[in-house]
Amino acid sequence: MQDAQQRKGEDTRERILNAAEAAVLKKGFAATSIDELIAAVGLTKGGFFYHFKDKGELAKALLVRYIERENALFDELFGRADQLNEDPLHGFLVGLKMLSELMADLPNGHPGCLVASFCYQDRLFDREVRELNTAAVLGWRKRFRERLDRIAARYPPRNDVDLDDVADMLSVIADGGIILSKVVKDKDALPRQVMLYRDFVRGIFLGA
Amino acid sequence: MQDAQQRKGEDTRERILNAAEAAVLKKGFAATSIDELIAAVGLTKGGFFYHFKDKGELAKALLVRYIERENALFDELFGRADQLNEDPLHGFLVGLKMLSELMADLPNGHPGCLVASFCYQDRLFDREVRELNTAAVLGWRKRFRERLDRIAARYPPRNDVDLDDVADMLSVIADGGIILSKVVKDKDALPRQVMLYRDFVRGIFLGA
DNA sequence: CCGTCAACTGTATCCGTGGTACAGTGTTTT
DNA sequence: AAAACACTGTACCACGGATACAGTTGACGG
Repeated sequence: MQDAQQRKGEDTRERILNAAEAAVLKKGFAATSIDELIAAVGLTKGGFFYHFKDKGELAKALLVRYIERENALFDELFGRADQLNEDPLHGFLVGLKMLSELMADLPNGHPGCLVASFCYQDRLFDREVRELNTAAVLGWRKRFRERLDRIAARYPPRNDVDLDDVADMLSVIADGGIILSKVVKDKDALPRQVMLYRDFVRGIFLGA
Repeated sequence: MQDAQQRKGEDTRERILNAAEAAVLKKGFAATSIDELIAAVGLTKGGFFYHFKDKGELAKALLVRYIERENALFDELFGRADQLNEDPLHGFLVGLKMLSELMADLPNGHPGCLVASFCYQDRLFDREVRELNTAAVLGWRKRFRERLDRIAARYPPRNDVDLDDVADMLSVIADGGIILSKVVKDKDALPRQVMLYRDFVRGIFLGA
């Protein structure tokens, strides 16, 4: 196989995706022109369409890559927190602290969530993209619900809370916190909201 | 003055704004064409530009109207909750319950938040529109912070929480909850998140 | 009943750009 | 040398934003 060529192709594709993701999060998908992307990457229109058969394919590729990265991040981060801590509750709390710190360390604040961006423009996309979006959020629910179940087995929670809702709340805080941070131009607002969520979770299981 | 004519003009303007708001929340601002708006309202292009000198003015009018309505809603809702309850904490908790129920009663779920939509497309707009957006969120912070201060005067809160953050959290939960509801296609997810926020607030002041 | 003003319609027109198609080219690998 | 990949270059169209402006309708005020 043509290693060097393929690597170059993959690299170009990645650079298109990088430019596209940044532009989409600032202006939305419809307002992101192919012209500006190829100008940023140094490519011709034909080159773009060699990688993506149309703009819809670009949208799909953007979202797939974004979701994979988020999942990898959660795997890595909460996996590390688990290793540091045997207790599931404290492992989760440590993970949330790390998540908050990770967000605080972004020099220009969080760039934005593609799931949220696509949600507010979902009529631009086909069924497949919308289903990808739905599946991603349901995946996060499942992921964190499993953690919460493990915690609940050891720390009986207040019986009036639905753990699916608590699991969803992390996505809610993240998406809402990103919007808050962007709109009020305070990059630390997001990590502080994550810490509030952490307080809430602690309160549910420790009754504090 | 020509009452009937002016009323007709205002009515047309409102209908343009209604059509535009619905379209913007589904497809984004850039993808919302003037052609589709005038088709929906039954107008010609000349008629549109009679009301708005360009598309930017439409954006501004949309956001101004949206923010005014939200503020009016909060005034009405929490004002009513205050009248029913002398205690500031219970007044707030009743207001949050009412907010949750109001959202649950929307037959097709929440249509979306323009502030969030504009946030994810803010490079399309001029400084004025972006500042309107920022001011709106800061206004909500101030509004709820004042309530929280009144509550804190009677119920000493846990000393490790910042009340600005708790005030912001309502916007966060609302925006994040709307996205959650839309993406997972469960209109009740949003009101349930609002109830979780209510639990959190209760816990802060009552230590439950 | 006349004049005026608001609220349009209708028509024409310009320009930029998103999106598509496809033939050809250079470079690398086998 | 041929095949495969990663493009370039060019040509093209439809659509949408924006402008301009003359004409029309209907309500109102004097």
